[in-house]
Amino acid sequence: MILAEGDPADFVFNVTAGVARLFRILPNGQRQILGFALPGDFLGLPPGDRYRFSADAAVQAVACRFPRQRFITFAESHPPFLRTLHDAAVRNLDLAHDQMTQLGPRRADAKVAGFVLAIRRRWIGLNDSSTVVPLPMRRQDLGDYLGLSIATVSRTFTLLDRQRVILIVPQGVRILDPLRLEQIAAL
Amino acid sequence: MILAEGDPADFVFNVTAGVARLFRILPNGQRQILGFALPGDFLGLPPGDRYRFSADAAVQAVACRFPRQRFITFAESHPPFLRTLHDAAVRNLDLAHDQMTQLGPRRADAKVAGFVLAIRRRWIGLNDSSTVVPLPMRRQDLGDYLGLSIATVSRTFTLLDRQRVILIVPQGVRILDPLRLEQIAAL
DNA sequence: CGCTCCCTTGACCGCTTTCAACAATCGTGG
DNA sequence: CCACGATTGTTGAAAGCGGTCAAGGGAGCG
Repeated sequence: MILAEGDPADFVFNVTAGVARLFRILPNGQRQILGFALPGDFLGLPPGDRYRFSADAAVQAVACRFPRQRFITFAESHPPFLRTLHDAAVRNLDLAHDQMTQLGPRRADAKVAGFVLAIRRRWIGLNDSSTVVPLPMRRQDLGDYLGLSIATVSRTFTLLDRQRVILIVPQGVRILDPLRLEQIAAL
Repeated sequence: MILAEGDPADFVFNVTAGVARLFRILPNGQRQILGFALPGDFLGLPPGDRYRFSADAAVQAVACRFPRQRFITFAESHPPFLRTLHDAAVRNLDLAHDQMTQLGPRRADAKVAGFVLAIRRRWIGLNDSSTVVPLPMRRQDLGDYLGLSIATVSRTFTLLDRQRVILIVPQGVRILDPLRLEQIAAL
């Protein structure tokens, strides 16, 4: 566990390795994953003085921890860094909007295809290898992220694999037919 | 129309009166409402150089328009203002997370009940009259906001009305059983 | 009065969920 | 290195919920 919803936001984190999952637990016990933090992403800068969501490691991960007040002081005295933080926040807002469009009343295969394409774009910014997309998180995480049951996530991956659109490999997928994947994501 | 998705982001806007509606049109033609901009909110600072969503006036509204480059130059030379922009982005991200929570795989009655309670809180901040909740927007807007079809929205309101949880009145609803409404929203 | 637009309601269909069993993978200890 | 148990992932069958399509009210307005 990196940080918990409701706790005083005394620290700012930066993920340096692995993947963190940002989530809330709903009153009915369901978990909604709000997003994934990849290496380089900052965590723990809520609007108020308490965290608005929880975050933990989805896989083995490493994060740097900064005292909040010192972090803010530093940022305010270094405009280029503040600009970087702002850009990151804007990018995260954009990603949140992307996911809101995914969460709507869309078909399961469109959601999964869209997710694969979206996270590939994020990985490309870090690694490369654009045809093999790492998916280190668990099926349950994908389900809670896309608003699908674990069974449907699994079924959909199997379906896309059988249709030769993707190839399921350990810890990820290889994209075989990018155009078709985009078509499915647009459904 | 204030700005359109895909257009060059040549201007930054600040809503000064009324309410703007942020939305995307999906490839399949569906519209997803991403949120609402209230007076004081900035619009038109996407990660790249093109708008990532469209925005139009939900009601009679007024907005200030700034040339983008000059706006950015000004912000970068005024750290306190940059800090304000960052805070606004963080707040918007938090609001997006709230809506993502509503959009997940929840039942229609839970979504509608949650929406009524959420918008009641916002009205209380302006008017009051906490038992009568104005719903001036169209059913289609509610559907596009909650990820439901217009038919289901209508059906769900009728159902809550028949269960004596709410009473449908012109342009809104009267809450008859607040506790039960909260229970339904938590489902 | 009649038109138009929006909301409501019904019937049916299809996708996703649920429930359950099975397979595979991983970690642990012998 | 293998055996075993626990966890995770896959797959099947059946049921439920919301979507789609379509028809039937109502309210507002000329």
